[in-house]
Amino acid sequence: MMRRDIFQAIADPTRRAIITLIALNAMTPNALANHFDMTRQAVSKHIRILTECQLVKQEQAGREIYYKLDTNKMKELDKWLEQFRKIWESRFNQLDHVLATIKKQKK
Amino acid sequence: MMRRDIFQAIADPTRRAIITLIALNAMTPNALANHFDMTRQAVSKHIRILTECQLVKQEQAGREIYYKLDTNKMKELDKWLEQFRKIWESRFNQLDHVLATIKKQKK
DNA sequence: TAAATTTGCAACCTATTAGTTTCATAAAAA
DNA sequence: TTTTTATGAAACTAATAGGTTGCAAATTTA
Repeated sequence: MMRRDIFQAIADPTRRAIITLIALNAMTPNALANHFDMTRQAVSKHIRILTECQLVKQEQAGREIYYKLDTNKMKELDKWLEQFRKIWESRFNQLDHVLATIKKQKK
Repeated sequence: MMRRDIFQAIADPTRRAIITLIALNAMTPNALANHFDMTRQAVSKHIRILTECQLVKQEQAGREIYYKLDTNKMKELDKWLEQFRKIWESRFNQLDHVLATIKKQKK
């Protein structure tokens, strides 16, 4: 089976919606499927992909399975963004500096 | 043409590599293609996708075109992550609180 | 001017994706 | 026990993604 990563997982809008839905409260596949205009099986396939890259954790309760977001994996995305955050923050500082210089000249 | 978004753009590992390469210094398609085991045209297609969702900006210099990352669009990803960052930070605080309580009980 | 270089675009091919329907299994309810 | 409910998995399909080759246009160099 294809090796999935978190970047591929969040590329799909349905999966992003699922992630948001189960971020705070665990939900069953059936409950999740009610939120989308597709079959429960299609939603289940998305859950499978999210599980494969460890973005969700599950808890069995009788015949029901509750899925919930595992925020640990989300941190990987944050980590990747870190390198660019440095860049845009330094640029903002540069702009800030430019604005301050202009202000100074106007005085 | 398909409407692309940043999530789809960063799903591909080659595009993530391109983003990292042009984050600090602008590069031409030819120069970029040297870094990958694929044709220049394939790299160009990736650049096109990054351009479509405004992740890169370009600057023409004669017959050469220099592409560079536009960090503004990257902030959208950061914004989306924000909601989850709150969750994992609050959990860390909870754990922090638990540890503090255990420490207290040991005394 | 002629040749070489840089680039984007179109046509094409194959693998993957995201949905569907159908089915099997396990647990709960009647 | 029988029926209903919740779930995952398999087989199939249409659309999309990501690569290729070939080409045309514009700029630079010889």
